[in-house]
Amino acid sequence: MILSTKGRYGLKAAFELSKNYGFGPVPLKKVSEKYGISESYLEQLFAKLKKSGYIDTVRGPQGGYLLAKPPEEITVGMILRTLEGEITTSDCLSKEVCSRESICATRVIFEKIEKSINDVIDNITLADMYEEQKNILLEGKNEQEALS
Amino acid sequence: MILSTKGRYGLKAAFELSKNYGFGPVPLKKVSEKYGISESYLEQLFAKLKKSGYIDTVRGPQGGYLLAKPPEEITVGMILRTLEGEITTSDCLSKEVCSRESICATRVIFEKIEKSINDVIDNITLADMYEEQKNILLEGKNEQEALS
DNA sequence: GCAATCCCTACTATTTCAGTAGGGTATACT
DNA sequence: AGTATACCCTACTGAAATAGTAGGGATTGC
Repeated sequence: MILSTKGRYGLKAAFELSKNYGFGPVPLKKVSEKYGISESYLEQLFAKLKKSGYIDTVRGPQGGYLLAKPPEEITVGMILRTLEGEITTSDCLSKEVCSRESICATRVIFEKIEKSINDVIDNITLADMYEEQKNILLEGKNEQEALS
Repeated sequence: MILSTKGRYGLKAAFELSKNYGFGPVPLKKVSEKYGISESYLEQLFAKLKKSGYIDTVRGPQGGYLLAKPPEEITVGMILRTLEGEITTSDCLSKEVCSRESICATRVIFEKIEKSINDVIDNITLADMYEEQKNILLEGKNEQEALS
């Protein structure tokens, strides 16, 4: 599996916050219950996202988590990299350990794989996800459930 | 890291065999020394590739490993999947555990990531890698080293 | 003041990774 | 027939990552 639960849960949770963007903070409990994710585990994921500046928090009653920027400015890549680390395929791409880099045919393959992933995740924002979900649901004629 | 040493070593090793395609078997020791990979570890990777039908073996002196098919017929995806397992991003894509599949926005993202990876690895053969390496080296005017 | 909420650190069981170890079997060559 | 070369196979292992759990502490709205 390319992505661990960190990235998968984290993206779902971030998307949840983006749906509530402009309507105040969402408490952790609500998100964890909705997606069936352990509260404490999700808390750790949110802590990382906060540290990276993608979400803010409000403490006390009526508090919770909220996006620190509009959904248009947060990409899937930002979320996944924060939680999963840099998306790499091989040491020799990031570090200078490959002594024969000019002739390494596998290196080219690894670069292509990395590039294809990064092209996807860096060009989809949370706002795009929302739009896409709306479209899917309009087709399915199930808008009620879709935007819940 | 998306790929473990299994996939990375395995692809390098398979490429090595492809360069020798038509010239008889290559002993394990030669490959492991050339790439600095543990002999016993590489042996286990070759065992999997053999089980999948991508390589053959010849025992005894002058024996070794060789591709079971022409390099044109072996894709990077075949090698990587054999060694790393299916390239997936999320449970809900392969199994039927996602109860709300029609409305899951993250599911769409995961599908796109998977597709982009599979598009790359399923459309590059070992023969393509060889061609690419030749081109790189012609540009670098270092053909001698390149095809070694 | 108290309940709801986030904050922070430490612990843990399980699995995967990246090998190591050590024997066994087939076969080309002499 | 013997021997060295090579593949074959299984089991073991230290280290790290995964996917949480546990439990207390600090804010703050009401």
